[in-house]
Amino acid sequence: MRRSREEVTRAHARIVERAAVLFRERGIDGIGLADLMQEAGLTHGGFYRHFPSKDELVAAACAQALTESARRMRRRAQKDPTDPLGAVVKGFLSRDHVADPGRGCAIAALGSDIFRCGAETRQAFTQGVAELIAAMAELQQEGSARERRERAMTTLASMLGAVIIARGVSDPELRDTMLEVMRRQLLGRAVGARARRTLHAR
Amino acid sequence: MRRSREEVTRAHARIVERAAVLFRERGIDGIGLADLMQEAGLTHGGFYRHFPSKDELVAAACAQALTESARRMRRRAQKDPTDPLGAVVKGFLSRDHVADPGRGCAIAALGSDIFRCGAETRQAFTQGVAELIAAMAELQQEGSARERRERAMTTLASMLGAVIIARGVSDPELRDTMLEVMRRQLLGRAVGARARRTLHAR
DNA sequence: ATTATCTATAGATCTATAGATAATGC
DNA sequence: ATTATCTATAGATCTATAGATAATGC
Repeated sequence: MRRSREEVTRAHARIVERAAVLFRERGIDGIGLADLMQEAGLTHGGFYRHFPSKDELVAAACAQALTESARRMRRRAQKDPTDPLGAVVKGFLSRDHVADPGRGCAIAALGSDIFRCGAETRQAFTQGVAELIAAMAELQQEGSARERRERAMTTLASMLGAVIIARGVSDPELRDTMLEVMRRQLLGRAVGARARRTLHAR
Repeated sequence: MRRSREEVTRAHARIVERAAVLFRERGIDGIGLADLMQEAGLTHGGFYRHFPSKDELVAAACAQALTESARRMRRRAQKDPTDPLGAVVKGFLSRDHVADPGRGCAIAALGSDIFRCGAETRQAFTQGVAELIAAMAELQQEGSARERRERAMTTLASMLGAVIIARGVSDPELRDTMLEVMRRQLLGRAVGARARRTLHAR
């Protein structure tokens, strides 16, 4: 039953990857280790060769999901060099994102459970949030480094709140309005002070 | 063992009240019916005379917590008639709120788990969010009813995202910065267009 | 007579561990 | 020889139900 070193590494990666998706979809308490290991193509007994506890896996899965989010943000921004921030905001505040928590932002999918998690997970979360803020700050066009970082923080938090509300409500109209209104607010700001003044002058 | 009608009503209210606090503190899956009923001063066997399932209690507790939040908002606003919106924003984005999920906003404490809940809970959540938006809209000073409602939605979502991030991160500095930056952004807006133009002109 | 609550328990989880197995890697 | 995985299970949950009990309210 023993596997080669390479296979072990792949199995480990597969566990984290599946966990990152399944925790976001079903919640941390919503998927057990037996089902999770089965999804990774193993039996549950083998889990503890890879992680000392479920908590450790939660931390690893959080770190992975958040790093992946930062990477996706940068990828989206590069694909639209004329309006990188707009592309990221539109992607985040899209119906597709709301409909697919498993591959979306981990803060939106797990955010309100993080404060109940252990130290390892909260640290992974903190690190991941910092990465996301940094990725968002790179998209800001105007202002000092500090101003860009602060705008990144408020933009991230705003998008996050909008997705959580949009995802939770059962009324599709309220959901779409939430997304659209937030998109308008953030993109209105994104076009810069000059364009905004022009808009207001109409 | 049977109780008078009045006592039954009080027991029911106590169950919902304790659930509303405990779900926010420990998460919906973080407290079992046995412990919950004990906290309400009953044994777990009696639960099913009050609710057909745990899910139904979750819905009732959500509704209660959100209605209570809307009420608290209105109370806070009335206490500071010169700057009602400012008072609400400062209260929401305070360290006290971040430190006390059990008595705070239910969207912040349970938001990212709601989309995994049953139809009853999601409906209660939707209704509660609508109440909160309405309460926030009352605080907006300028614009049409529609503009006030839309500003209420973005303000609520922004505060929410900030509290979830602030509560999750283990770095106290990042937590405080998140709260402060968002407070400044929302209160900057709250002073109205005239004051903002003045600020920019400096 | 009705019914809110209690005690007790069924049945289904879930995390974690123990010991067996068999392939890798020294 | 080591160790990644497997099967099997311990022990602790958790939701929900069954039947007994005793006080209310007709």
